[in-house]
Amino acid sequence: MGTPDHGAVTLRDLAADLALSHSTVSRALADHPNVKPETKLRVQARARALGYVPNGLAQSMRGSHGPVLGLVIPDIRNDFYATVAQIVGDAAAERGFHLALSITGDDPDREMGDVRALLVSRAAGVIITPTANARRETLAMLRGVNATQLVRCHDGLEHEAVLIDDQAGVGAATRHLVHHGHRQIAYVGTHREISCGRERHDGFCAVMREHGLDAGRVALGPPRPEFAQHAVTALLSAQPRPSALVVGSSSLTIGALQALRGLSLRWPQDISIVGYGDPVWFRLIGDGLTTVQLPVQDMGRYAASVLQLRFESDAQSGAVALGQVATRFAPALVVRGSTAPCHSK
Amino acid sequence: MGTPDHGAVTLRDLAADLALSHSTVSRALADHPNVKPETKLRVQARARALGYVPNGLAQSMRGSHGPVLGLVIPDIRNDFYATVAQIVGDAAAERGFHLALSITGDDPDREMGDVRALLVSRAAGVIITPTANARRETLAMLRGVNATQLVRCHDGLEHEAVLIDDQAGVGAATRHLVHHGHRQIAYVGTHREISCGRERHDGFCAVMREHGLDAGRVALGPPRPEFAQHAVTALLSAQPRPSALVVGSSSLTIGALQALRGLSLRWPQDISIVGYGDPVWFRLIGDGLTTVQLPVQDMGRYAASVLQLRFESDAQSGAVALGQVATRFAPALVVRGSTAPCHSK
DNA sequence: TTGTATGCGTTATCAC
DNA sequence: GTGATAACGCATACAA
Repeated sequence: MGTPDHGAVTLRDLAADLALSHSTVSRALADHPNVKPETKLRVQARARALGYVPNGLAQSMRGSHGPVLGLVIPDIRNDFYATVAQIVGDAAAERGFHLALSITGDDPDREMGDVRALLVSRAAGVIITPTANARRETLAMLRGVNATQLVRCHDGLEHEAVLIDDQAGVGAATRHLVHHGHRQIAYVGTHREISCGRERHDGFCAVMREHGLDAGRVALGPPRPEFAQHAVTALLSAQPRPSALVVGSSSLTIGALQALRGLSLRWPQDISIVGYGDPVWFRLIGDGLTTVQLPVQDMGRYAASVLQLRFESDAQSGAVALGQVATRFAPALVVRGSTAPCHSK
Repeated sequence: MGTPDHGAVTLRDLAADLALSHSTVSRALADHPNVKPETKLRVQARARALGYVPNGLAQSMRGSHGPVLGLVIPDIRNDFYATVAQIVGDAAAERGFHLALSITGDDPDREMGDVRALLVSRAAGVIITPTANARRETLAMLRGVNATQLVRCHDGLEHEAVLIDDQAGVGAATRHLVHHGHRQIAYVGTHREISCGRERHDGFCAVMREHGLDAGRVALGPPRPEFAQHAVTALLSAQPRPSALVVGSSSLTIGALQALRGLSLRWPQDISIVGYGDPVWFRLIGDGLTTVQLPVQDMGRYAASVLQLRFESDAQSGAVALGQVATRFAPALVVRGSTAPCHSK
């Protein structure tokens, strides 16, 4: 009862109702030139009246792909990825595509399942932030797909990568602290299996060594706040306590701040801290958090544009794959109230 | 060159390669009982070898809907909706569905376009937080669709609604302040065209009147931080300045806090404030923000379960529509450090 | 156990 | 300007 189905009224139903052939109806709705303007209007009116909705599955079965743009990310509650989702969603909608969102939680199996689903749905393009230990099968499936890697890039993938200049970002943060007289600086970041974890750590080490400082106060782990909370608590319980902390991940920044609260350390009085990323609330914390701001908008837009989405069944357009084209976007250090000159003796 | 297409290898290609008929191959892959175990293995092995990927569009063209679950929300950077997206995404993936995310930004036209796209894609279900002034066409399209309304419910929609007990939430917040001796309490929330804006405002007014207090210090507007920033700045510039502020929306909470900073008002010393929603960072702001915590997880899970997603082409299952079934979930006031007894004379 | 034929809803290629 | 027909890739009822 009720409505039989979605809009079970098909092109043929319409045609029957109008005593026309389905081809004419099809052309009329597509505004094809070879159809009498009069019939066109008649058909379109009736279509509206009967609530006809074209079946997109049937439509795209003829082309080489469906109207789907896949976005595969680890965490949507992370403001960085949420912003990416928004940008990419806009870009997709503009071109008549769905945004198929997959949230992996950094689980390689979930990632594999979702990528497979994307293939099955014949997604026109995929933007992916690959997990650290992506399954071989995931990589295999991805090759030959119109994809872009987003923040991390995986050795086993040859797709163009849209990256942050992470080394420069963390480097700037570290240098900022050094210039404020800090000598004992700790770093907490994601482990080196993740490409950006590696580079951020390298950025820290490079600047520390460059100034002849000890780059040993480091904790690397998974991109979860809980890790940072524990790690930072440990790092700051050591004697002598570091006078400053660099965080190399937005999710870890939350955990780091929680740790500081737990230890009753005020910033910047007791310790200076530089975060990563820049959700709006970073401005509201204390006198504002000094942080490495990322060009999210630019990255999202660029990643979408790389995919060259079209509805036509042309596709390939080359499938260049000249091995690992990588574009790096420069972050910017924003100095706010969580860092101050070092006043320890 | 490269790979010809996605996995242009079809069932018939496979069949030809194996010198079998496509039906046998189809059955073998579906693990149908009526096929010799030996051939089954042979087929499956070859399928893997050739990188066969079933064409989901063709598959679902036979059923009544595609493997798509639509989520239509105003803002993905809002932690509440981000969490919903995560929950719903999990639920969808478990049942073999895509999450098609649509971010309307509260734009009725965007909403209309996205809903249409969902219809065209024959989405199996839709979870939607309708915009205040949804287009008639949007409402028309939605009727007859397997949908659930999420936080707001629209008069023109008859789908089951999964709501917050907003009146109780804001009521509790207000009462908390009254019990702390506050008399001049201001409220900032979303305008009354939005169902939850209406109820939250009602909740505030009810408690104020119940205590014989003036419920006139109110600003209602669109759910954007900028609005709250301006409105709160205005509300708190009046003399005598209110000693407490209730915020009736998570996005507005951000703007409200920005306003307090702009006015150099400390909380809870200069003013008490109660927020709405509870992203992790509410704990990090000052001594923690007193807030109305929402049962996001439960709501998300319940909304997904209501849709009764199945892959089978049964669908309807009743299409009950007994007019506006609404389930309300109770929020909880979490008292933290942003509220204190009133100490003004 | 396997192969043949048909249909899902479109669009495109032909004739008329 | 319009209508019949084929094709897209898959699943299934039916024949062998």
